[in-house]
Amino acid sequence: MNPSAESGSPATGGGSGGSGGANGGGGNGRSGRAPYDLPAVLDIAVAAFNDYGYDATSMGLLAERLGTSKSAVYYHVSSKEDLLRLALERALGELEGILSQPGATEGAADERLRYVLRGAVKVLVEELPYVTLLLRLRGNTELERDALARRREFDNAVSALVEEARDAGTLRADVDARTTTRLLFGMINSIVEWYKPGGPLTQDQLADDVITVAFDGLRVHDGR
Amino acid sequence: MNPSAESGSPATGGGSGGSGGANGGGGNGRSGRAPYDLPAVLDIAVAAFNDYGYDATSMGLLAERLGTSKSAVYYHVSSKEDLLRLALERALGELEGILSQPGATEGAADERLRYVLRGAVKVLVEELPYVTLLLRLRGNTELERDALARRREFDNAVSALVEEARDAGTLRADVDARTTTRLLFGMINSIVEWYKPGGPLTQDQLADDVITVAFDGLRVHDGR
DNA sequence: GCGCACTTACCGATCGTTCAGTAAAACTAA
DNA sequence: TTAGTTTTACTGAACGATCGGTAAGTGCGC
Repeated sequence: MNPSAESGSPATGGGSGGSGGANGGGGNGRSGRAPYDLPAVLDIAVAAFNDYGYDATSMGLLAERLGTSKSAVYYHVSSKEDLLRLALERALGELEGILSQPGATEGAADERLRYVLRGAVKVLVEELPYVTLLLRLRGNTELERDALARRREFDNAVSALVEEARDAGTLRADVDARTTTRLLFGMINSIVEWYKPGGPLTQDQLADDVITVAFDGLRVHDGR
Repeated sequence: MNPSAESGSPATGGGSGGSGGANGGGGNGRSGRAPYDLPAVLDIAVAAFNDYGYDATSMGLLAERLGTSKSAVYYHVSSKEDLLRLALERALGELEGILSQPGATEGAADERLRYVLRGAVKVLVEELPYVTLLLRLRGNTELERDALARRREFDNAVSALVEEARDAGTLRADVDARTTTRLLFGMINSIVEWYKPGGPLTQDQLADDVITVAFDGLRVHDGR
């Protein structure tokens, strides 16, 4: 059918995440009105997906927000789903990166847990639109199901940490680890629904609040 | 364009909520193959909306899951959006009902808060598909925005309770009430994403866990 | 024979995607 | 320097499929 369509789009391969990166050699002339590059298109696409939902965002509407035509978008990406794939890769890559950092692999279980939760908040805030998109997936397509599976693996890793900390006696044992983890992530993931970067609540303060509420609860305690 | 679309669908008005209600009472005759009635269509529609997302659920697919034709669906409801309206009315009606119960209006602030949270968990579980649909709204249409506004009002009421309890000295004051409420609802609302009724975790146990984690946190406390 | 609960057949609009063509910049060779 | 070639970044029109919704007819129990 279409002879050239499938052929690999050059930049997609690496998991590098594409944040800036070596690309272009900078020689990008950029005289007059600069043309779009893929990261710019992706940013605007993800914002639109979050505003209207992925399914409800048509390529026409997306083109409108870019100020170009539908077909111009197809110059940069091979399909609508490709935009989704690139976005999800970025979000998942950042999240998975937390688990391989020293703070997440060395030390007492409860401190590792704290480190991972703090890291999750950090990624959520710094990659807010991308993680938002990830957290709203429904699993309609193979791509979405794969992303959900990777997210579930991340959850499982944290759940294991909770269990470890509980076995070590530093976390309460009267609520099971699975439920605990889910409530924990429910709390953290909800951040994408209401947090506005640049507002009065800083990223660090937010992370502190999350850790405080999660570990010590809302109640005023006698001892402390 | 479509002349009849707007005209009020008869049943939407009252807050009756329609939980089961007078109808059928389960004694649903069902001799041979019973024809569909509106509540049955609504149940299946809401399930489909939750499976695929509202936008991604076509009327054709919905008809397929009902085992009938698209037009048959239009015999029972006037539009796709009408299905959404009926579903959201049910979820919001139940949630708002909590706030007017005695347990939510009488007594100490922290006990009223506990009552409302427990009630929210109860409604979430008992009306799981309907509340799930509500919690996933994006606000693309007027209808969705209205529903989101009502949900926000509910959140505000709870936020006021948190503030009251904090002023009374029963809740910690080092995290502000707005953030607290949002984290609280993040935790509670996440239930729709993972809770399976009929599983090992009962509704009452779930509510207990939520209250425990929210008020006392995960940490093992010295004093108690 | 009449209303209820559908059915088949279809409408215009919109969807994601493709296509042929093109202006302008960038590179190449003389 | 300049003519020729290639690459980049697009435009506008169109495609088949599918969308939400409608019109008109059909079987069937009362």
